[in-house]
Amino acid sequence: MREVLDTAIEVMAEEGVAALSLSEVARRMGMRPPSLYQYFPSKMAIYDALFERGMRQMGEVLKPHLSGLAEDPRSAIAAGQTAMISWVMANPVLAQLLYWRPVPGFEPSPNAFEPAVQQLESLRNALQAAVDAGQLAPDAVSEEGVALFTVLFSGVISQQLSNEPSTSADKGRFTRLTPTALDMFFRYYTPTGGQDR
Amino acid sequence: MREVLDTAIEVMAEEGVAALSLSEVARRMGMRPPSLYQYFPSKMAIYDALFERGMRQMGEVLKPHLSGLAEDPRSAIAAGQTAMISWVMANPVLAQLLYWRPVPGFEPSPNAFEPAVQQLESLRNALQAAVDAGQLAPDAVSEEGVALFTVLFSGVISQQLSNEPSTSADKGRFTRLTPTALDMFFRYYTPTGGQDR
DNA sequence: GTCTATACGTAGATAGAC
DNA sequence: GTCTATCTACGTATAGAC
Repeated sequence: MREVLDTAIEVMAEEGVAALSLSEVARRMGMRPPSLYQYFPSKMAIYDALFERGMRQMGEVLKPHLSGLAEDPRSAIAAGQTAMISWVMANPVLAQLLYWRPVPGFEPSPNAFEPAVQQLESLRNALQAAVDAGQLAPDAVSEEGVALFTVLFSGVISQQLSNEPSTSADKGRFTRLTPTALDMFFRYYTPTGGQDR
Repeated sequence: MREVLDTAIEVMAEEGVAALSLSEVARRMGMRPPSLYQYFPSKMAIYDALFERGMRQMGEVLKPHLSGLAEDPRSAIAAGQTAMISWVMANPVLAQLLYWRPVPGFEPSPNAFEPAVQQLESLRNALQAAVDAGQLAPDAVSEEGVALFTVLFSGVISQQLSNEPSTSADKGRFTRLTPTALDMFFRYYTPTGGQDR
């Protein structure tokens, strides 16, 4: 199953995300197309497995930075976002699957989508930690604040993927704006000067 | 040609942007597929024409708001962005073509892309007007400032299109953030308190 | 677990008649 | 300008043998 998914990513990288073909995957694996049905019941199931893999990998990338939340939330958030953006540019195919809707008829199953829900929860926690540390105003964890945060990073990713898909995160015209975007967010939700205690 | 493009949009709306089929278009027009080749030399040419149409429509949407730049640039920019976002949600299919890369192998021709260049120029002019009016710091028209602005709005659009594709602009969870996003941008580039004269 | 054979459907594009 | 006929190619998926 691993090899099928790896090969599928390879094919998508060359032909386009929506142009994945099971026959081509089988060809590259030295098999016949019907054999793939031993591992996945349909093409959509492969997309779904790829979606889930992408989400899980993003989760893994984020995880090591969560521990830093206790000490300096803002730095931890920055580090986490930077790491995620790096992953995106190293895995543009999976990123397209996660951030866009490139495949007609494909919608991730609830199962594949679950890690995404957890990540949103992590984000909320992270922002809350920053609020508690006095680095952000309480509004930052409102529905609006969280949505605004996701807008910023989905914007960076979308612009980079559509305008310069084949760059590394540190060189991309848009991915390099990650720290600036973060700065903008933190300034917008600057805590009011009022005393905490 | 108009009818071909209209029908193509219809098909894409139902089957997905990447699943456009000339046969289906011909079928709906009561024609045979070869007849379409009288109007467009290939499928990619149709995508290209659609891309150009989308870009031009966006330009038209923006145009009436450019005149307001002389008086109150910030309001004009806000009105223009709001109008564009409305257009996007009313034309999600074309928007996907403009903002994402959903079609394997399709890249807009320089000709189709030209209106996009003009729009970036308009944006630059608009931001410059706001700087001149003392509503924005000069940095806002730097490469970084302009890119950051596009990131904000491509983020709103991407999040909305992938999470709630079938909503109107005034109801979308993300499109409703348009004014807030603008506010964030303007605050980030607040002119320094120094005297102008 | 992999295969052959096959059903079944689709597509984009061209040649050449009318 | 539209058609028929055709080329050429590809795809997903299933049945059933080994």
